[in-house]
Amino acid sequence: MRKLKTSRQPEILDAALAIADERGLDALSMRAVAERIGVTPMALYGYFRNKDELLDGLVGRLLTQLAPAEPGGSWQDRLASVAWATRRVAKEHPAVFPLLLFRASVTPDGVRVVDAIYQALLEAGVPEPEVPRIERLVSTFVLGFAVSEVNGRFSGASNESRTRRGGPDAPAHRVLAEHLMVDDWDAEFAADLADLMRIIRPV
Amino acid sequence: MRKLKTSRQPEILDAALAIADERGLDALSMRAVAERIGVTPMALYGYFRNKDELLDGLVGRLLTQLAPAEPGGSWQDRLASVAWATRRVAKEHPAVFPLLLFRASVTPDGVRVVDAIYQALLEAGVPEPEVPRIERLVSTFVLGFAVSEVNGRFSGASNESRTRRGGPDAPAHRVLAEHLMVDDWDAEFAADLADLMRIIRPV
DNA sequence: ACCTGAACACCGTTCAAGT
DNA sequence: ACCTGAACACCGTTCAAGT
Repeated sequence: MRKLKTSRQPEILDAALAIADERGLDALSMRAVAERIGVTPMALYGYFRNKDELLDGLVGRLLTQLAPAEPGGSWQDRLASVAWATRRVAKEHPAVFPLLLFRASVTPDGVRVVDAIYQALLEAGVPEPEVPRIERLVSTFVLGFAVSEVNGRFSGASNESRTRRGGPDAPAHRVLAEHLMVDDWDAEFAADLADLMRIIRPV
Repeated sequence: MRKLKTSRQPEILDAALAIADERGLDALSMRAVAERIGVTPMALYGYFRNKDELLDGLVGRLLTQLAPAEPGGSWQDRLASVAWATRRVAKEHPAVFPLLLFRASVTPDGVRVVDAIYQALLEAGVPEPEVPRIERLVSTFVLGFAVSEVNGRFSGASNESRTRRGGPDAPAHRVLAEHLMVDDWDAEFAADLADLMRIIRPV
């Protein structure tokens, strides 16, 4: 359990994020990061105990960008703002973003985001015992949507193979054939958020 | 674009799934799979073009298990059955399951699952143009929940560090302190599904 | 039709040493 | 305080060859 240096941590994370953005997660090796900052791979181990901790640092970076900028506005505005910010970050860093789904966000930045959502839900009138669950419901959906969109789980299935999908054991696909094409994911995301708002505050 | 052999594909996928289940995704190497079925690594390339296609095969395996067994029951029952089956599969194969979020499910099994959900939503009275969106909303949440649960995104954040989280810039955490502990994820999932049902069929 | 051997260009990480 | 060199035990994959 050696003590880690912190001096060049930001520089290292910058380099790692750049590599992932430019060439994907598979290209993000300790050796590539080291080369980018002009150092031997082993030098990195003075700043991060191993590659996994470096990835945690990257997740921390993304969380910083999710933190709500303007604390003003209605609770609806603030929830929407976090949701759209999440989706924006996913598009900026598609390779690293999915890691958010795999690591508990107990960093100060992560807590700040969750706390902002808690506050919005409290203001919305969600009963206190329900607030943490609703927060998990909403953020699980938002993260899942952003990951799906950015990794082609949505688009891959909806373009060419869509027509062929109306096969023998897919009767509902045939019925819905004319509605299977999607070209406006912004609109879909907005409609989803509106639906979730109805869970938060029944009309 | 060579033609692939199929004879031993199931055997190979069995071995790969077993390795991932027992020792995690990082241990799932072509070399490990080969050794397990008593063959040279290169022999695998006669059955799968590369490791990525082998992983696709693994995703196909999981999709098979999601296909709804009993087509009977109300639409509510059938939706719930797919949701709980998804969560069960996640727990059986925690290492491989997250791959479902990254690959479009255009295989016959994947289409079958989606079609079953389409049918349920149509019966529920969801307007045809809305059905594909609601399907994506629900399955994104269900997949996201299962991945989060199985990878510790939920539990890690909710146990020890919870108390400390009520720091200076986390006022809502302090207010909600007594509700931050969760020990029954089945109950949480059930409550989430009930809320989603209210989106599908407004009461 | 199915499999192997040797090789290439990579990985993460440990250890001991160097300034 | 910070970095390097050499080494270890791995990867995925190509190519040519073997039965």
